[in-house]
Amino acid sequence: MRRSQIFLKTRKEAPADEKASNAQLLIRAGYIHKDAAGVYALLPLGLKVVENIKQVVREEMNAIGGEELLMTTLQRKELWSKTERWDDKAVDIWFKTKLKNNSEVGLAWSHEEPISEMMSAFIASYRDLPAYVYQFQTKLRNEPRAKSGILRSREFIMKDLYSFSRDAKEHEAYYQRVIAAYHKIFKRLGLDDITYLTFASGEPFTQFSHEFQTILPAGEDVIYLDKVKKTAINEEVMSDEVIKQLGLDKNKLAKTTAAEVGNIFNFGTAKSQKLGLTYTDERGAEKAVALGSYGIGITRLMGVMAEHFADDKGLVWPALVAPFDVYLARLSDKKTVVEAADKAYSLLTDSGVSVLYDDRSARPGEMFADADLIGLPQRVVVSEQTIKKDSFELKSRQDPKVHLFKLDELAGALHA
RNA sequence: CGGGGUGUGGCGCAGCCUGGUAGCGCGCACCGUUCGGGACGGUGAGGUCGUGGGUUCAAAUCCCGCCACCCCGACCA
Repeated sequence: MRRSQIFLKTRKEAPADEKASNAQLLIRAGYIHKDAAGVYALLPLGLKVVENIKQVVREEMNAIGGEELLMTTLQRKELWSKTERWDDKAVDIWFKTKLKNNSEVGLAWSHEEPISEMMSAFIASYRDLPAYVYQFQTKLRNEPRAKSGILRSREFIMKDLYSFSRDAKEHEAYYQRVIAAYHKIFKRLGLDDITYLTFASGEPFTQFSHEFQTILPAGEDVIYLDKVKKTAINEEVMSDEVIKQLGLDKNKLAKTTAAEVGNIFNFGTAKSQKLGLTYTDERGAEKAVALGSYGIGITRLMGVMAEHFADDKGLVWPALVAPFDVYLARLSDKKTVVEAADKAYSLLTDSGVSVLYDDRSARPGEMFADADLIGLPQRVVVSEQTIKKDSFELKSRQDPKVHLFKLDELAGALHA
């Protein structure tokens, strides 16, 4: 994509109405646009990052038998009344509205109830189980206070996976597979060394739920972590008794702030019973389906990564989620330079490298500053200098060293 | 929802205390000089001063209401 064509404009100064570094960086670099408190639009670059994160999550969900679908945003009141979760006293973050005929509908803050009820239309026999479905959907939550940029917003994208199992044993086995899949996801995103499986409140269904907490100064959770055992306890359930129960040593736990990037819940069969989600077993007996729900906040993850993968010059995306592989900076308008840069652009593009080609007539300093701010993994420079050497300059965003390559070596060097 | 702060061209800000024809920087457009880490000079466009009311000859400025945004707290499935 050429810089002269893409819908992108960076800013030198941070917006006054943002303090969170994720929002400052993402707005300055042209990834997101703030529309209201806790309401952000994804610009072309931001959308690419979100799609890249989704793809990693999608691959790991598919690998454990998940099937992708898409639920609706409008939800029926009666459905949520069945589980006593329509009332604002039970769920205080509802956005609610009315149809023209005056009947009430809710805007999706979760899809646990709708998806469970929908599945009851498809699950009748033990032969229909287990079933694993997931989606990437926009959640709307009327947060009393949105904050920390896109770490806590009123409208955000979440991956939610739901498991429907025959019994507790089958459920537990899948639950463990999801934990393993989540570890894989955070490893691929480069966050595994700072992301901990965390014991948190499982009320009212089980004693514990599990969260994946990423160590982050801007996070809003407090956890106590054991670095060796890669396990943590959320402050909300922290006690001597719990430490003992989990086989941890109080003296080895470090108190840290963290951001919740994933969570998994065991609902047991209580919700299934209320929603009529039952099946007939091998002996003809009616049984309630065992339910589990597994979330990953996709846009929050983007915010966490923006905070974590950054330096004083801007973003430093891991290759897997970066909106492009390479920032190609053309430092001059001279014909020879333009021709060489155009050639590099098509060669790289043809070899499968995605390139953001800065073909503007801007000064070098501005291009370098933009390249650093936007944070693509690699930068290629074409200038009169590089042409004199009959080569192209390659530099990693994380490394100040530059390397010279011939055109035919460039694609290979980037793939390496 | 409690406490604190802030709303002035697209962005960042000054002006407000002490009322008197709205200013600076960035960005934008054009001209010239520049050209390897956000250049320089010149010209120009662009503003219901968040909003509603009040005081006054006169309100960005003083008073009252409301709205929005940020931070702290409460909340956070």
